[in-house]
Amino acid sequence: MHPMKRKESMTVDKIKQVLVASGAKPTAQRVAICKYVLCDGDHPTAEVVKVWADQNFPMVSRATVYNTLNLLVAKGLLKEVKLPHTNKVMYDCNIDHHYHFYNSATDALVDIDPKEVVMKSNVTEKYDISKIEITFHGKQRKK
Amino acid sequence: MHPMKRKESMTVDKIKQVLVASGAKPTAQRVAICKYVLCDGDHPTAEVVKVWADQNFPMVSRATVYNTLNLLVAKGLLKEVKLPHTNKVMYDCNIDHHYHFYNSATDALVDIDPKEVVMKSNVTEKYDISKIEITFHGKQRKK
DNA sequence: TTTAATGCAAAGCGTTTGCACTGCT
DNA sequence: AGCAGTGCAAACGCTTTGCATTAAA
Repeated sequence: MHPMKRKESMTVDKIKQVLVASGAKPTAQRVAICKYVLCDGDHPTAEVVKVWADQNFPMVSRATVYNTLNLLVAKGLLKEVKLPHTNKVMYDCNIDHHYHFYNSATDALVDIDPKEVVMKSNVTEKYDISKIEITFHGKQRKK
Repeated sequence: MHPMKRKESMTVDKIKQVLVASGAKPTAQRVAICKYVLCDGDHPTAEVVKVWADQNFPMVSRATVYNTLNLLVAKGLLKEVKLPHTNKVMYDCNIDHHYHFYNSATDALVDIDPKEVVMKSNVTEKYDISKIEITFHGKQRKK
């Protein structure tokens, strides 16, 4: 079993292209936030994005962090992940269908490729299923 | 496919027994809330429990609703369910392991018997899994 | 110059908490 | 009398919103 591969980093120009292509103005704040959240971040919360921004960008307000994250979600460039152990939304740059493993010992979230999971159910016979969420909770096995 | 069977209703005496057995004083408010949430309620939120209480009991405060729900969860008589479409916690009187189908058209939640789902993954090889959550999202199939 | 994006502070929403009061035993 | 349980209102944590300011085409 191996987690899904990480996104590669993007140049600023590439990020601008992505924003423009999605119909969003590539403002300095948005590009900065995208650099983190679409490439380097690992399921960050809004708070984590804000802390990163404060350390790596002259000025980004809380409102802009939330506005930008919501914008990226609306544009389909980012996915919200809500897990039961916290009220904070986590943001996932992996927009392909996948599942999650939540490591309760480290608070880390790992993407699980659907190929690693075989799921079969007659639930799909009675209902028109649009999405199946699977989250594994646990901790790393001792070696 | 059929949802898991509903809990049967309980007499007030039976509810008192359950509370006492779990080490909680069977106060009037608790018994009333239990009657609803352990028997009649269908994945209610705290708000729904409060509305029901206001209509069926002389006086229950918001604090007592929350206190009682948290108590029942702590005693293992009730399960919290947190789904991504809302921030409100839903309470599930089915404390056996099961999955969920969330009907986005009606906002209803249906328990799914694990027997109805075959799930196999090598995630369990690498990790020490304590819980697997599966939630199907969709709507009722047109007949 | 006109329109969208930003920053700030306040509000919103669900839940929890502090504290005084009530009512069992 | 003692003490857990209750009710009220205020606080809390996270997110959204209103509005004045700024910056970009």
